[in-house]
Amino acid sequence: MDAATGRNHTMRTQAVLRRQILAGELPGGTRLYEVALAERLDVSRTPVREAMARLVEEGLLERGPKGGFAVRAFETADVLDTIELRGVMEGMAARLAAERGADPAALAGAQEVLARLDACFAGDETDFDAYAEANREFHALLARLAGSATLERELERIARLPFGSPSAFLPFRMQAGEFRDILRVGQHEHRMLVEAILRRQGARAEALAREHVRPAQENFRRLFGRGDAPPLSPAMALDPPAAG
Amino acid sequence: MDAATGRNHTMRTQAVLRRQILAGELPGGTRLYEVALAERLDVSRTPVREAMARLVEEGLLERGPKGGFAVRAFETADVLDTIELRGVMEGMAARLAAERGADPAALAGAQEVLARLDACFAGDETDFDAYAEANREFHALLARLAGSATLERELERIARLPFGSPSAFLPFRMQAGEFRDILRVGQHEHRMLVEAILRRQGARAEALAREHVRPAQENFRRLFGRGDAPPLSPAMALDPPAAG
DNA sequence: ATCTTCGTAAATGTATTCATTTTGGGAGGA
DNA sequence: TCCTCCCAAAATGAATACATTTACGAAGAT
Repeated sequence: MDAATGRNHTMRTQAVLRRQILAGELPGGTRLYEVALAERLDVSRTPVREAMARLVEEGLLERGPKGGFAVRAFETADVLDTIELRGVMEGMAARLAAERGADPAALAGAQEVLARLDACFAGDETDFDAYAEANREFHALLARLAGSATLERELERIARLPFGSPSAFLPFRMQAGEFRDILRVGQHEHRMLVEAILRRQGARAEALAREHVRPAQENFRRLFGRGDAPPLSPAMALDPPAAG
Repeated sequence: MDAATGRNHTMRTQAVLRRQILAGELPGGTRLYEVALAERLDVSRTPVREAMARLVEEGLLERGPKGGFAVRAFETADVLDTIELRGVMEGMAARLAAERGADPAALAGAQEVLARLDACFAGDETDFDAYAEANREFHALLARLAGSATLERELERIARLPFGSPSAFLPFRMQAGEFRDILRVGQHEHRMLVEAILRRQGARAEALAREHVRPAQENFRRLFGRGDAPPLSPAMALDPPAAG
């Protein structure tokens, strides 16, 4: 229980387990026993149970039919489909925003984030960290533009799944030069997306949002093998959720 | 704790609370206190906590920022968006099934369910109950046709939200004659959907699945006021989830 | 040899007690 | 009057003891 994350035993346990799951230290299918975990983390069973229940809410664990918890298996195909689903849902958000007319304040916020994203390319060096943060903000704003609490909530949920976050691949960097170009294209799509929403072009906005996730899928394939490789385990400890 | 549902205190508590939430007896925003509930249901705080945690997973409760649970508010707009979201996700499932080629066994199962749905119209009387059950099966199969565990899981989740189920409106019956006709149209859409998947027509399959949820939205508006009425409370006790 | 049965150990379910945090109101002062 | 501080009550967090269920293997019968 090293991590100082969280203010009580439950949250610390939750943080430790989340990190270990996302880092691949606990492979998919691993069953987690309350007593063993409680001893290992030096807390009682109660906060362990509580933490595991919350990790089920996050989608990282699942309950066994007769009690007990197990780490969810995230196979390559699952991850690719998660990214696809994010594209579909963000597409719905963009379409709704265009059709219903987006909240002016939220739109202004989106413009501001766009400017900040541009600033990341200003110098010779690309500021990847700033881009990751602003990118996250942009996608969160997109969810809000639709004015649908349900959609916003479900999108947040998807973003916590492994590689479900819009900025999930930014920590990898790849070849900096090529990567910078990829991000430039992405930023162009951001601008087109906001323009489409402003012009009330629902179908265009939806198509753009869907296409926008393709690089993420491609990056994933490049990093972790093509198609239907075995469950992934290597360093997935990235882009931790905002709160527990 | 009347209900004999479930085999232990946790599941019974969960069932009781779920029923009361869906029935509108606990309006959105109502805070649920562990001690009060434990006394009312004559169990200890432990199973109450556990049951509430599981209801958060189902999406019926939410956690307060500083602990505690509250009933989620389901406004008219939220419900309409939930139905829309189901359409979008089923659209993705149909498209994937068409693009990737659906599992033959699952397709055969779908054909069998289609036949059973037809049978509900055989006599002069429409068998609404049988239709509701078969309809649920059909939509579950649709989720499986896509061959995506992630999508299947998220669709299941949507189906447990209030009015998120494909058969959510069948218990209402409305005017039997008109309703029969609506169902006939729906059944025609089912057939077209399967045909589109068989012919690998992804875009058509997606469009059909999306359109297929419109009657549900319309029914909801007719039953609970148009547009942006206040939170709904009247009898939403219908279509209980399969398991706890 | 294999299948059933039964017992034991392990794991989860529940209750109870104690600890900590949060909340709300009232006393006191500016 | 209003603001602040502080205390008490209430609510959640955590630990522990006990109960029940499940899993697994060994012993015995067929």
